[in-house]
Amino acid sequence: MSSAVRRSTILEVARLAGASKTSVSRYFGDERARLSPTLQNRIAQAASTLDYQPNQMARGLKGGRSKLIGMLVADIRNPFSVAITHGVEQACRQYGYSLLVCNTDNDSEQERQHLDLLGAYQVAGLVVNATGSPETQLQAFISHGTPVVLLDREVSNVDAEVVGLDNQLAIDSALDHLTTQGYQAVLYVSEALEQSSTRQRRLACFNQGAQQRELSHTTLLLTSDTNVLQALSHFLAAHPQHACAVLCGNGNVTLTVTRLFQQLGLPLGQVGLMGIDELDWCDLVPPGITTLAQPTDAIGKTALHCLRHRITSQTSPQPTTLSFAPTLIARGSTRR
Amino acid sequence: MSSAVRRSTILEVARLAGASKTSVSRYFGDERARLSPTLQNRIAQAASTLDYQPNQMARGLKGGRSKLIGMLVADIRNPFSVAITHGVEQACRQYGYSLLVCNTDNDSEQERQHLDLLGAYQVAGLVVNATGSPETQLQAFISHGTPVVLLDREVSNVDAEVVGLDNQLAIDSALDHLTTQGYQAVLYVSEALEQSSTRQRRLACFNQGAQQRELSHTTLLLTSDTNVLQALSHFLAAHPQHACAVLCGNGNVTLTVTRLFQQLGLPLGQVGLMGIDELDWCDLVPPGITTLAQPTDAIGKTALHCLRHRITSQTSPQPTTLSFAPTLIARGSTRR
DNA sequence: ACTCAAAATGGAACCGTTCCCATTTCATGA
DNA sequence: TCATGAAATGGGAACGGTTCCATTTTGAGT
Repeated sequence: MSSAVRRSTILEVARLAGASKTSVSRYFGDERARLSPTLQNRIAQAASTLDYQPNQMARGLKGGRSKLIGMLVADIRNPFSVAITHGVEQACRQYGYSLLVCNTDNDSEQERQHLDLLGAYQVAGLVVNATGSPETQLQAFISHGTPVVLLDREVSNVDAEVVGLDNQLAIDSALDHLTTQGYQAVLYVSEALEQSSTRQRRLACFNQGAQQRELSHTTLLLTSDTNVLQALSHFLAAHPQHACAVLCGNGNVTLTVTRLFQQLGLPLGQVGLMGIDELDWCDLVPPGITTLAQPTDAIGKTALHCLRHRITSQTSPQPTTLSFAPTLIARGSTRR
Repeated sequence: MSSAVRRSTILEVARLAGASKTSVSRYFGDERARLSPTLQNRIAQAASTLDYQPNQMARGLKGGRSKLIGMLVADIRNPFSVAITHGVEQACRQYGYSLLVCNTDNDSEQERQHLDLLGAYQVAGLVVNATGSPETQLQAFISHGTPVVLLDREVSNVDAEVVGLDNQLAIDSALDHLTTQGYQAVLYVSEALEQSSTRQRRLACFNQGAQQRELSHTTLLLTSDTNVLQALSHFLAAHPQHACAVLCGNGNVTLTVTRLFQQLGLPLGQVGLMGIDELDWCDLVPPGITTLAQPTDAIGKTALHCLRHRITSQTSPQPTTLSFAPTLIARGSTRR
């Protein structure tokens, strides 16, 4: 069957209103003020009886640019990413944009494909939480006049703002907290470094910060084949006379390590545990897990504000880094 | 500055390849086979030197339909929704569609706006996890020839498949498990019913199932002003001589109730706790929380398969309900 | 060599907008 | 009353593809 009722077009509205398509176009564009009140009424009337809505495809075609914002997310199942996406989405709505969310599942090939697609849709701007190093593609967008904002992870050679956590500050706060609580040896656990500038940065800051504070410190990288359990035991065994703590580089790591603590029967607090990224359940695992919460909403919104600014005032890119401070949420896991 | 390099068009490729637009169009459409190998090569060559990519906006305009799938999500911060979105997204990629994700934050007004927008983008299909009852709008899509699939929540008077959990089965499994474990009085906790057919269904099934099994049972609705803590205490106090358990209608509820258990210092297991929806942390809160996991990936993919089927073979809608069985993950919270 | 259908290719109209110009309407001051 | 410029309105050419149909090329059969 499929009745396939056609959508009404600008021309039909124009006819019904006894006006020209130009006027109707003006009415729905941002030149409504130029129309006489009489005409405005007629058009409004006609449009509503025909249930008219401008076709965005046609608009995008003519204008060379859609009202679409593309967003590339490395891992949509990560609560942190979701929280940020939520912020971006809200800001989009506020400005009349729609958000095309693309998840790359941490796969550069998917990332490449998605970027191609977003290009084909003439997105007005791009918010990128990069997986690999899509420098070339991103730079192509920029030279086509499509502004780009980087989220959390930076990409070298791309003229774009980077919006994210102040990693230096975060690591410093974490180390300060841990030392204050009397921990003397710290293990930093991170996921694989290659894909993410943030992970590299945090690790570097950790090493430097721990050294400055004269802490015994080690680092551990999670990969599919690392025996995390063994590594953790080693670390503890190596510091029998110290108060030990583990610092987790992000939410995923916190989850993994918490499981590990339970497997090993380690008493939280006696062995310290602290993570970057606040999660729903951090207050549920007794005695609570200390975290550094990121202001996800603010980060997301700021990213879009930057983008929007670039879109409207076609200013030349002057890459800045916008860093946000984390909030320490102290709980039992760092109380001895 | 803004160099604003133009994207190359089909005409430029045609010229460079010494071919007609038509041929180039065929090459990038699905009629490549009609072209001689020679021509195919010339076009491929030209396209790659010009870095050409078909403009989806233009395509959508002429064809009357884009390669976009719209997805409406009631609450993107809900891990369950995210998991399903992930499944839908993967399936989209497989079929060459892109996903326009719209989050309604459980607000019917936002839902309305988003639906308007999706219409304007001529989406090829719609996956809807409804918030209110956007019957009219959805039916409009369908009569315009845009297929719709409902996710988890059904909407009355809409000719569309509903893909989701088999709620009857889920509730039955839960009650069976609880009785098997020796619980005699069960409290069912749910979020507000109005917005979600699923919540209503589960509640109804619970009442019926509990009655059949001759269990003492009560239900509790979470709203902003319910004093959950008090309600829970009441329930327990009312059954001093029974083994009591709480069944949570979804993941959010499980989170709330778990917090409550901790506040009241209730020993998990002695007072049973069980939830629909598996969450990251359910094995972390000792002794683990028993859940019914939904096959989120399968649900998401199936939803898109349905849609795809409708899109290609413009068959008349014959609304079905596709229900998936949950998986019981038994943990300590239901062991006395 | 010649016919004729099938295969390969191209021309041009059209999709629903926007936007540049041209035209009409209107109030204003001389 | 009339010129005059501003305000309001409309006509029509793009935008970058797809697709119908016409034309040219090809190769098999006689």
